[in-house]
Amino acid sequence: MAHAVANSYDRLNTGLDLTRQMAQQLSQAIYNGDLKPGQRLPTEAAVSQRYGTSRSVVREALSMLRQSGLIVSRRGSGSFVADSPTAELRFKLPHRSFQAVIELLELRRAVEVEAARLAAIRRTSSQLRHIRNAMADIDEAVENGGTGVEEDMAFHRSIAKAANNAYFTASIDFYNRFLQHAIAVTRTNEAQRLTFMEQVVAEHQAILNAIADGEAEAAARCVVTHLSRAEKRLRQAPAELFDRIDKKEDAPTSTPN
Amino acid sequence: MAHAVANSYDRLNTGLDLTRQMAQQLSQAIYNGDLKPGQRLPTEAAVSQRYGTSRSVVREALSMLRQSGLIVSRRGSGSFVADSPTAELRFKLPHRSFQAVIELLELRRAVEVEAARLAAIRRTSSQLRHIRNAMADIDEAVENGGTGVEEDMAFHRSIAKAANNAYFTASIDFYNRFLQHAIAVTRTNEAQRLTFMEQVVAEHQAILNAIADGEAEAAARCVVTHLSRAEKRLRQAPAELFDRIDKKEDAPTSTPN
DNA sequence: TTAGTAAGGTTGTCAGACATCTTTTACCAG
DNA sequence: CTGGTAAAAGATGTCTGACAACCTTACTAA
Repeated sequence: MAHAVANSYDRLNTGLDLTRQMAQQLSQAIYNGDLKPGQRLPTEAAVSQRYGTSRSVVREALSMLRQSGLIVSRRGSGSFVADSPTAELRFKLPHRSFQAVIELLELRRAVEVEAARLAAIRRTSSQLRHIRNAMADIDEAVENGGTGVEEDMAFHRSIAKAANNAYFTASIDFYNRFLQHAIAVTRTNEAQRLTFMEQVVAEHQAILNAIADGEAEAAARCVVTHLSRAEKRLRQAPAELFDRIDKKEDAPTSTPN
Repeated sequence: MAHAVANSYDRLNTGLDLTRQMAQQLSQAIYNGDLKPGQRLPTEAAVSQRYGTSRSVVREALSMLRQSGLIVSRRGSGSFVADSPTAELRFKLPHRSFQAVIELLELRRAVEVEAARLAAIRRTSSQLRHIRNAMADIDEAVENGGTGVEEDMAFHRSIAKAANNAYFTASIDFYNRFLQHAIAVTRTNEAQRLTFMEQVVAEHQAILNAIADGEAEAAARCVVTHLSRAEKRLRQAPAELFDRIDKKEDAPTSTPN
């Protein structure tokens, strides 16, 4: 049906740039499946005529899709929908915005709670072992004088992996890239370090036990508790630590080893 | 440092497209710090002259950087290096993979449940009104013979917005791009359509009520119910509906010649 | 001083042309 | 008919020039 595609070729009316509108509509058509992986797109001339724009607009729109990995173009041949189309989620973390970190923590909590719930149900024994090891690694790192930040993140990651859903793992990795600094703040808050460490260990242990016992709801509750307290600990961190976070980007971790 | 800039303005010699080379050099200049956040880029004309290419090439290269979130352009003013670092999360949705859709639904459920919980607590009266309107829009769309897919997504989006956390909104928009198709399947499942519609309306109403009443836990439970049932409805959809999704525009399978 | 306005600069869009490469077609030899 | 080769057609990549829409600045006039 030729006009089954018609919905994807609506008028370009809104206030946005023509090129953005076109990129949007084309990517929609790809996500919808109106344009399927491997399929050839209409020629630039055809698209420009259909949308009533110039070829420049089409080319810049295609340039965006190309950059997003949605299409590939071959000179003399045409442009084709990528074999496994990807979508990107992009987060902006405004500089020195404490609020943004808090909001990200909320999102992370949403995902990790569900991940723990699923992990309690679906974990294999091998995955449970990995979680145990990850927890032991934190202690070891701390005893060796490290901050244990990497290991802490790996612990949470191992839980996400035990949920057996690749999207959870990818999401948590994504959040952690932004939150790494924030986690570091909590763990390097010397004033309260020992108190915090004990709390964290206990909370981690509770999560692990719930997952080991296959208690989904308990695991979820434990993660809620853990991450809510993590937020509290973060809020208690001295302001100067945050400053250091925001400008840390110049030198690679001058933290005392 | 001084000649670091010179490196950025080398000849464009390799076999790649001019536009790709230029995009590469410019983004490198940004990562290097030769071009700092907030700084204005040279004008398109200047860049094209400096590199010895046409303005089209420059514009397409900038289009790529724009898509990557590295720069922003303001008409009449210029292009500027973005001031907030961005990270991108890319999901691959394997073609024809029913399993991938299910996994995405799980992730979406995690986020939307928390969004509803927060919305119940933080919503403004204006945002509540938006949610109400969005719900009415679904009915209207259906009565007018539409599927209401767009409106359904808008309803969930309005809830995410009421959570007053931009990352939730962005995430849900992201998931929905992948899931739009799956939602459409449920909504166009003629066999059970009326039954499903009634269920969906009731579930939406329950969510709305909980959010209106400020009952966070109730709102969360309602969303869990709604999305779990949505998954069930999706699983009940006849296989041929999925097939139609996957090969919607696959007409010319007949062997020519 | 301040408001208004004109001038110039910059990105966004359009149109047409040519270069380079790929695919298809047409033709010819076998 | 078949197979191979060359020409033609078609597609993307690049160039050029022009105008539109918008922003910024500077200058003028009250």
